[in-house]
Amino acid sequence: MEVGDSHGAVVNKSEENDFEKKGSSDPVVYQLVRVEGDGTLVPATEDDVLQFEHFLHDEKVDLPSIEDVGHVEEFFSNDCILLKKSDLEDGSSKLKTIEHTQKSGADLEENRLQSMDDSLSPPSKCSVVHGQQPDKFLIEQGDNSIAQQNNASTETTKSTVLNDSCNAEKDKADACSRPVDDTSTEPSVSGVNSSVPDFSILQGEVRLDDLTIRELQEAFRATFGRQTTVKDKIWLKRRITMGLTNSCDVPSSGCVVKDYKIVGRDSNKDMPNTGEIPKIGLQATSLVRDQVILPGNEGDSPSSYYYHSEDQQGSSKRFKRVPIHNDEPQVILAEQSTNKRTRKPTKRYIEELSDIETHDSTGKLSSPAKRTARDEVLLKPRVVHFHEVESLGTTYPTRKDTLGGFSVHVPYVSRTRRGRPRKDFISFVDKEPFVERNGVQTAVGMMLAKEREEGNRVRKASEVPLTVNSGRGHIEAVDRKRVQNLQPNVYNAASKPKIKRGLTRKHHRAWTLCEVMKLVDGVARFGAGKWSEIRKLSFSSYSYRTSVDLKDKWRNLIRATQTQLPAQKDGVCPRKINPSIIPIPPSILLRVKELNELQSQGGGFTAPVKFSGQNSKVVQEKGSGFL
DNA sequence: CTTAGGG
DNA sequence: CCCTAAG
Repeated sequence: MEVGDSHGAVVNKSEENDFEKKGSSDPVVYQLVRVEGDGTLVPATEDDVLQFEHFLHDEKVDLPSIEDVGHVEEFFSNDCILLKKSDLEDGSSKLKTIEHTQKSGADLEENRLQSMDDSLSPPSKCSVVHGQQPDKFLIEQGDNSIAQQNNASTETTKSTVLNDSCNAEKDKADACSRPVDDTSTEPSVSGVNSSVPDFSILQGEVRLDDLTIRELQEAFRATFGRQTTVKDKIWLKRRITMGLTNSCDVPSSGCVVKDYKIVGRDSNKDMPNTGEIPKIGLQATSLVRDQVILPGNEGDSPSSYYYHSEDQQGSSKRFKRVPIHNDEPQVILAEQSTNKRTRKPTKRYIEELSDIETHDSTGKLSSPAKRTARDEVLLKPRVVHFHEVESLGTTYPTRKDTLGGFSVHVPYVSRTRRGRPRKDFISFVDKEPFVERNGVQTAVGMMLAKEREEGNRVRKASEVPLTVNSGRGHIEAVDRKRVQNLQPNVYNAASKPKIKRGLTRKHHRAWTLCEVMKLVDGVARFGAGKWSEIRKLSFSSYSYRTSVDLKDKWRNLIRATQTQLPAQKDGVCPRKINPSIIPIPPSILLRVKELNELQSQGGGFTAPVKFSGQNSKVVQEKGSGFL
């Protein structure tokens, strides 16, 4: 592919890593973008996607584990190529394809990488190395890119210019050494290198700042029992400190660890790029969120952040499937992300939202006819929902976090657990609807929100038979029937029946006048008892009204007819009616009564009662309401 | 699944 | 609304 000034191709690919067979998979979706000559990022064309498609496949296949964490896109400055690390891995051929226009640099590096890799470890995953300071870089399997980038932020490595380097080769190199703050993916250590921990090093007081990289590495090995080739002092120090203190709250430098505790820290150590981190973080955030065009040049660093950010998300998800390295990246990422950057909803989340709607339509409502109408309604809420979540999003889908406050990620969690009910899940799912509701209070919003909630409900029904307590104290329930069915098998396994019992309650929805009219209309047309029919034809847009609901409502209407109407006739209103509760207009009530009497007498003949004589007025109303 | 009815 | 029983 051409990597010229005109345009660089970029691959940042969108793919779903469904590594975990179960729901816990957390696909990271990268947006394919390309870098224009001016450095801006624009959405990739289909062609671009196609060109790199095979890489994606490769990635799925060859990425076993933690290497994923290292999937940091290489950012080649202005004329750049952005590739996911994995794309470069083990693929000198791929590299060539991509970089042939920059052969001089690329090939050299490539070769060097190869050799270095070979010496390091078998499944070496190579990547671009800084061309200027080879010795400052190390190649590790998988995570080298990260390591390199972190190197950049070390004192030892001259952190490079972001933009001023315009020649291709240099750019490439710079891309690697571009300063990266801690929030970006931490360098991972090749945990495969099993070396015997030498804890002797760790005896007594350890003043990490005084150690050389070599010593730090040694200390690292002593701490974690495996070797690292990371040369980023800061990272090493932090990591070691964390390891020794078993704490995540470790400054990047200036730590003195004594007896496995942080004794003191000097603040004079500098964190080169700390200052600009927040800003960059923000940019990255907005970038990711809006998929906006990125100011290329000045955006050099933001760009890399952008990708790091994405990667970070991916990494966090991937942790689960990386048993070995549980300690480092995981902890760190979580910590850092929390501190410095709010996590945006993953695309996966969005996709799942739409999935929900799909499930809703297909799963619960058997007739395709109804979805059309409702889907239109659902579409908007979907968007709204997303934004809401987005604005709130900050928490990680850990249960505790969610419990604490944000519920944004709750649905996310629930989805990841698709098919695996968990009892305590209920408690923190609680607030989800609340959040949503708060977000959508607009006129249309209410209706839409309802629809959406319904969607959630149905969704849950189809996956996890758990309930949700809405913010208003209402409870969303799974489809009863499903619950019943599931109880013996799936549900039983993971959760207690009692839980299901009390909590599995459908969110209460007051019947609107409109609904009532439709119901009446439906009864008039199809007859009482044809609830299914009525639901299908008259309530296609109200997915949350089941035939049972209709039946119940009708029953209540009948009762109302028998009580309320007479009362009114008496001129005595039994009790002041809550203003918020809109009394059913007598006209409708009357009609209900008539219909009821009519049909009950008529011997339940189903023939549509088209001749509701006096009700003409109401009849027309329903007619209009119906369509 | 759909209805009916009791809770 | 929920739960069940019965077509």
